[in-house]
Amino acid sequence: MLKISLPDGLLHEYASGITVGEIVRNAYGKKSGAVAALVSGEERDFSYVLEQDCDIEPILGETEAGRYILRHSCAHLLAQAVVEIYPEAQPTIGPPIENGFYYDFKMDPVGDEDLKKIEKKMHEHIRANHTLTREEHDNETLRGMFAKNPFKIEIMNDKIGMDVGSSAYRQGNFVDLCLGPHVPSTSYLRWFKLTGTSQAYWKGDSSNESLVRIYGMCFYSKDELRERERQIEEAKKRDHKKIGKEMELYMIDEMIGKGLPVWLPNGEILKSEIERFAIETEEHYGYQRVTTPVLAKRQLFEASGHLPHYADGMYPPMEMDDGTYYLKAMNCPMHHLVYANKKRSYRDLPLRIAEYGTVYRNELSGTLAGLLRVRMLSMNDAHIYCTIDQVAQEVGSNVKMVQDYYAAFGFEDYSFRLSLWDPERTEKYIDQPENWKKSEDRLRQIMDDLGVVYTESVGEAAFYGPKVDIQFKTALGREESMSTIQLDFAAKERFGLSYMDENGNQNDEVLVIHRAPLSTHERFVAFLTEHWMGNFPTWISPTQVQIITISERHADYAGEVASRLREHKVRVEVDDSDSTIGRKIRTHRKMRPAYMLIIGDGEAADGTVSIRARNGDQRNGVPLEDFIAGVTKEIKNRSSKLSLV
RNA sequence: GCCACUGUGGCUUAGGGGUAUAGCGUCGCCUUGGUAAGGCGAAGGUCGGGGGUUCAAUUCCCCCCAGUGGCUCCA
Repeated sequence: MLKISLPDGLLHEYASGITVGEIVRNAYGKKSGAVAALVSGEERDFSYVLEQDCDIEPILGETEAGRYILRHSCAHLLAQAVVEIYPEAQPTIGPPIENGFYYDFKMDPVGDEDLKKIEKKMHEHIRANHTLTREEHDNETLRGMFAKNPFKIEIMNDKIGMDVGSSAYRQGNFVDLCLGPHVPSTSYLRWFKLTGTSQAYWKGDSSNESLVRIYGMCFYSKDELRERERQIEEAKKRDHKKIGKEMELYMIDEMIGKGLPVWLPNGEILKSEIERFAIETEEHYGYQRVTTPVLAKRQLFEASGHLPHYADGMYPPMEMDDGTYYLKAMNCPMHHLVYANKKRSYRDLPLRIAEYGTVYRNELSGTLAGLLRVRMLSMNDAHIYCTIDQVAQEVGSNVKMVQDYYAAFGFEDYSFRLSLWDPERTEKYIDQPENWKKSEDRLRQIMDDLGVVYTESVGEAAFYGPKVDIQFKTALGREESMSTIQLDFAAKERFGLSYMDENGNQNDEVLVIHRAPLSTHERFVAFLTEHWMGNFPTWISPTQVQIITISERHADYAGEVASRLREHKVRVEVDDSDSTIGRKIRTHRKMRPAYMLIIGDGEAADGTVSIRARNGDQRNGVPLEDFIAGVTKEIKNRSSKLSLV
């Protein structure tokens, strides 16, 4: 007899040879909600045969671990349907991912109509309720089974030893190379939906074969699927492209060019408020501002390494009578020249050079998206020139600056990422392996000392050095980099950066930190808009106060209230038009003013205002002076909460 | 750049081989009003651009352009 320990804490006895599924069904019934189980910590199928004492813990379909199994199995189901409809299609890989799964096939591109057909076929297989059977084979057998699929053979070559063997899962007449675990049968996969297609490359490398990727999602229950669909609908309401249009924050015009947004007056207010905040902050931290040209000669970008390593990211050259010019994709080369413009002493360090301006990057057209990904990047950029001893301090104060900024804007959900180079793709980077190792170790140590939690990611470094990126998720779940702090070990050599040290010796160990704690203004405003759903904190709201009159006879008092507010630099609009109060409120909600002031007979008579909040809450009869004091305080403090109603 | 999809008045949208819906918004008139659609009326569109098929194209086909999702890339 086997001794099986279940989560109830009791020891159960079963005959040897019993399966996991039989135990789960025995202990929890047919409707246990389990899709697989943890057997002494290892994920196993229900069909797993037990021959030793162990712990068993069911993996429920409504848990994250259970959903991963469902998604993985659903990917198999997708592949089964695809190869049945398109016999020439070759399945490659099909993993579960956050919120769903995908499967990549070598096949002709498919469209929406094809997806419907595939979904239909998948439902047929769900109704047929095929069992997913695990088969263990030696390598030779597996190679025979997948002989016609070079991708599977390659996976075996890459991942599995030449003579180890592995497993495959069979459902109906479909079989896939896979480690599992999987749900017991296809009926578990009922609540799925195919969500889209994409082109993808084998192993994610654009020099490899192009594949067709099909995305889907899958849940244990109908309610979960519906809930997810509802979440996606809700997220769409936050989309900065939608709100940006509604609030007239920016426009993109074909005549100007894609990826080249125009900041409309309301967006410009957001942008300049952010910039003003940054200027104040950086004055405090000891930054000096400069302005440099948007273009420069080829020689500069040769020296910086941009042309050898970053040419694809730059706009094509302009031929002039005195040479070839390029639009700048980064400010750093010019700042290096500012540094090198005069002899520097150790007393000058750290030297912090800041610039508010725009750089232009030739981003691939297919990647452009609203303000999130553009070709004109407005930045609050700076470069810090310092000694090795000062690096930790400077990186630390920038990490803090980022955290403080985010707190001020109400951002809480972000993560740090240490972005490293990829030694396999040296052509993308300045190829000095020992310097990479040194600076990556240094940056990692600094982050550890700061006690900041971070992940590491290979191949995400800048071409000149490793960086700390701060990652966000958009409303629709796509991850993007926001702020960045980068370590540059190459600039000193390329631009001959040095300083006189305490002993009067020339020291050329100048390290450069590139940093943009507020991302680009474009991306930052996109996140800000999605985060607040356009309901910005008062201090950055394009319209801070919208005054609405009850009738035309209140226009004079409304005008008086407006000018009193304007005296205090509050951004205020007046609607004294001949329209109903309800209609005016409805109209102005779209622009999301921080506060609406309703003004009628009562207010005009006793010098008060009625304050209406965005959520409809109301405070009536507030003395005008009290409102002015409150709103100016809220603005001055850059408060992220609206507190006057 | 690559794959798929989409493109109809300022905005949201119906339609689909016989030059086109509706709502919001705009304008005018009525209404003088108290908190998310008061009433009536009017203006506004070469159906993204260019070719082709057809007696006839906004609709079908091809090529561009732009947008959306994804891949690659990246702030």
